[in-house]
Parts: sequence; structure tokens; C-alpha cells
Amino acid sequence: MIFLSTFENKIDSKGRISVPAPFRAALEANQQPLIITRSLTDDCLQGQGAQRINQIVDILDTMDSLSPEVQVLQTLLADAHEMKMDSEGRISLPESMIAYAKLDSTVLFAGVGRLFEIWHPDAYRNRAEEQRSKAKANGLPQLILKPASPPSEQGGS
Amino acid sequence: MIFLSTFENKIDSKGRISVPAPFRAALEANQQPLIITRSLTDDCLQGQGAQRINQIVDILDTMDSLSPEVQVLQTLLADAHEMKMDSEGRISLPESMIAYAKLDSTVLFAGVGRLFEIWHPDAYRNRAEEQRSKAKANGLPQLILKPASPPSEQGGS
DNA sequence: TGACTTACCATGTATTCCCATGTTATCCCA
DNA sequence: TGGGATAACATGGGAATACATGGTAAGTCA
Repeated sequence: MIFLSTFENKIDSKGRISVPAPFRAALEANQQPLIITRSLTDDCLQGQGAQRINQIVDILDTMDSLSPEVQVLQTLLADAHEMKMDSEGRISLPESMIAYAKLDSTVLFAGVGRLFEIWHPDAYRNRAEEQRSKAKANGLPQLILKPASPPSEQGGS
Repeated sequence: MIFLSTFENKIDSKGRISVPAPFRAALEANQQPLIITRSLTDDCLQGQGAQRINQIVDILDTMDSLSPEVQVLQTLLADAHEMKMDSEGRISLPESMIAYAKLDSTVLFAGVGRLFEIWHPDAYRNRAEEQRSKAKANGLPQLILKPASPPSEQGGS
């Protein structure tokens, strides 16, 4: 399951937002409910299939339950919300999340691989520009693509 | 999967562009959807098979999701758009990409190996000329091909 | 009963699909 | 080798569809 591209959608008067159709399709194809969490690093929200949350829980089991890392991850889980979509593929974000990501009338969905992020459009563009110039200056992080490995789509549980 | 040669095609009134038939054939032969991304270094777009993107996502999975490197790569993914081709092999580029590559009525496709680039024809020719004179001045870069397989009679006419 | 939420329906726009056409390149045969 | 026939390809346009978005009715809980 991969999320790509960016989309901008509006929040209507009832607080509903359309999840971009390609993202919806990806979730439905894997029969995954959508889970929204707060980003640990940025003023944005993150959307992902429930499977990814399960993976995090599994990893927690292998970690020292008193370590700071675990506490951070538990915080992440604590305010994870499962979103119900209406028949048109819309969700309504809880007020706390709207406030956290400083959203107003328009939100930007950015597919970043296994998850997508939800940003205020301006905030996202600022950050993206920053990241791009960082990449330009420092070069890409080690990214050695194997010449011809078979397509790998990491799907199964 | 290799992309070679250059082609110039027009953007029609609906914003559609024909992907050059040889590029299409290469993608179809490998059953790869076409993904367009923004070049990090030039004012052009890059086209490639989805497999290349999948590789990046797979690598992301092996990295610390909170690290800065991951964030850079995620920004690149957010700029990646999967293109749907119509039955005539045309795509329509998002407005943001047309703006980024400064495209107008005619675009130039340049196959550069594992991917192809999409340029404004003038911009491409300027850059190509620049590269050639650079090569003239500085000499060619080292070009080391991996040791070839056992000597065989390349009889081909 | 009333405020609020959830499900369902309606609409306009943008995108996609399908068919048509002209032109260029390729093939075949004289 | 040349010229006509044929196929491949880029391009154009109209119809159908998908999508985001707005609104209304039904349901729920206090």
C-alpha cells in the first residue's frame, strides 16, 4: 500500500473533508480502516492503514517498556483516531487535531509512502521547499537503487 | 527498462500530451505504471516506472522514520504523481508540474537511461549545449563499464 | 423535544474514455 | 530503386464518468 502525490481539499461547513480518491482506493484495496495520528515531528497529521498501527504496537512489545522511546510511541497511540468515512469518502477530524495542525478552510494531503500527511497548505509548502533545498545542498541521502531488482510491493500482514 | 532518444510532442487544448510510443512500449513491456516526479536539480520533470518508486519506499521502511533523511525522501514522494494514460497513450500533467518545468505548447521528452526527462524544448537545448561544451573543456568523465561477460563474437552486421 | 450526528441524495466541474482524422513513417511489390 | 499501399502515431473533439462538495432527511442521545 503506497500513498503518493499531493492533493488539496476543502473543509466544508460541517467540518467534513474528502480523502483523495487514490488514497481511499489504496485503503480499500487492502481493506484497511484509516487511522489518523499526530505527527511526532511536525505540525501535521498522519493517515495510515490500521496495519501500520498494529506494527507499531508489535514493536512496542519488543522494547523496554520503561524507555523514553516507548513512552513517546505510546503518546502517539494515545491520540490515534480511527476515522469513519461516509459514502462519499469524507472524514471529519476531531477539533483537537484541526487545532494541532492549524488547519482552516483548505487542507493538503501529501502521500509520502506508507502513510500520508495532512497539512495546512502554506505550512506544507514552506517545509517542502526547505526539504528540497536541503536535498539540493547535501545531495540525496544514501539511496542506492539496485540495478534491476524485481518489483517489490510489501503488502501482506 | 531503458529510455532513449528525444521526442517533441504538443500539449493539446485539454492539457494532454502523448507519451512517445517507445517509452510507452518500455513501460508496458514491464507492466509498470508511469510515475512523474520533479527533478531535484533541474527545471524538468522525470518519468519512470513505478518500480523505482517502490524501491524508495522499501528503503524508507528500513530507516528510522523520524530521521531527517527520511523526511527529505518523503518530500520527493509527495511530488511523485502516478499518471493515468488514456487509450492513446496520453497523460495530463498537473498544473504544478507544468509550472515547475515552465512548459507551454510543446514539450521535449529525453530518454536518459532508467528514466526520461520532460523539458521545455528551449531549456533542454540550452542545457544540452552547455553539457557538450563542458565536456569539450574538461574532457569526458570517467566511464567505466563493468567487466563484460566472456568475449563473444558480436557479429551483428 | 431539541441539539447534534450520521446517512443519503444532488450538482457542477474536471477528468477520462472512446471514436475520428491527418500526417508521418514503414512496408511491399513492381 | 521508386512509388503506392498500409500501418503506426500524434492530435482533436464529444460523450460519459468520477470526483469533490453542498445540501437535506433520518436517526441518536441527552
